[in-house]
Amino acid sequence: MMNEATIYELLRTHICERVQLTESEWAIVKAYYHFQSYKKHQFVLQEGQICKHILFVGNGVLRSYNSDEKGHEHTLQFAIRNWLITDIQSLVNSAPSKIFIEVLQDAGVLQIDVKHNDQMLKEVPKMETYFRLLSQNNMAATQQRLNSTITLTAEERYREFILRYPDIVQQVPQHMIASYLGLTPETLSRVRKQMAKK
Amino acid sequence: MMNEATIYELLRTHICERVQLTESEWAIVKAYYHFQSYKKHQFVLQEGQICKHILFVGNGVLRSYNSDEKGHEHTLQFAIRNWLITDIQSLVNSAPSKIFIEVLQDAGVLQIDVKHNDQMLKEVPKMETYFRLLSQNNMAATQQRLNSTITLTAEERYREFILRYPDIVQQVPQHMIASYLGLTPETLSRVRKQMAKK
DNA sequence: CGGAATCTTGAAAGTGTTCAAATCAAGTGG
DNA sequence: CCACTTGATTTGAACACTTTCAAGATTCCG
Repeated sequence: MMNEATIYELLRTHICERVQLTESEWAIVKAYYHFQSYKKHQFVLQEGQICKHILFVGNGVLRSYNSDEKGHEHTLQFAIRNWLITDIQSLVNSAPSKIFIEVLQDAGVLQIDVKHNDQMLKEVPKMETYFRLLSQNNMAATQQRLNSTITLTAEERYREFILRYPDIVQQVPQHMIASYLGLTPETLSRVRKQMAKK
Repeated sequence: MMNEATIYELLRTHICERVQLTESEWAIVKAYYHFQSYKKHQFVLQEGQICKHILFVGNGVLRSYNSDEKGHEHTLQFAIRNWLITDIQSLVNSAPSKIFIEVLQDAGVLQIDVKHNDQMLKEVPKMETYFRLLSQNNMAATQQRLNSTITLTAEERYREFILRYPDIVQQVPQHMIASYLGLTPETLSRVRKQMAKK
């Protein structure tokens, strides 16, 4: 388990890699985020609820997913150290969420409330740039993922996933990775068997 | 063909639906965008070039796509009236683009240069919010599309596309829609035949 | 009109899914 | 510490969907 001060330092680094904050700006920003710990199996957000927070993960593992009419889960994102997670659609539109955010491993996070976030953006406009950059990167990554999904075979996608997110592979169950890649657990199992033979 | 003044009005509306601009702010913003017309078959951006502009489409049709090692094209986006198009990855990182942006039908656009954009964001911070909102919406849409690609059959995806983008269906060749949906042209042709029978 | 691109159609092959069952792993309570 | 329960992974066989390759029909434009 990580201590609070260390997580604040992680956040600070994360922000300052993207925009330059003065000491006093950081002091303001810091005050808006508050520490929260979550236990495995807890839900940070459930379908139907209105998402109110943006989470910055210090330690632990979270994931977001939706559940289709057949009851199949589709993993949207995993979040480990230094990742943000939220339901941006629900957050910006104050609309009922269509997704779940679940804690896979006990986690320590810094979170900020939407209202506080709006307030913070006014006080520290650089944070607007920070969030815009994050959105844009996220967008680029999502497009990349879409492209892989369309272009590559199951095995190629899994290899790409391992290369890109080696830390996540260790920490989450295989069937969730399958659901991230758009495969059935059975298929991923066979793909791995296939790969092991080489 | 649309006249310039009308396109500026479209842009103004597009911005003001998202953030409130005063007259003087709009005057500043307006001055940064300049009108450009493109002919069918022109390339606004080619693979390897560094993307310098953000385009707001007044009329005509554009699309972005990438080309894989087998020479297959994958359509990332279509853009018609009131849409923005650019290569955000290349733009923000000043990196060589991996995509093409092609004009499918003679177009009139308003475009802004990256440097001017940075300048504009400083002068009119509300535009930072505007772009952040656009990024977030775009992200949500891309995630939705990813989800459909993973979850739905070819026919379901095509139906969804028709519902969501009825205007585009009319204006672009079928094989490009196939490449947007991640299908071969043959498959889309068969899907349509199948649907016609009902 | 003629050539090029686009769309359609067919048959065979490939890739991933489904359903069912077996195996394996981890955590719980006695 | 073992037996039991529950969840996760693996395996097999049949099936469904999409692609590939090849060829023919249609449409678009110069």
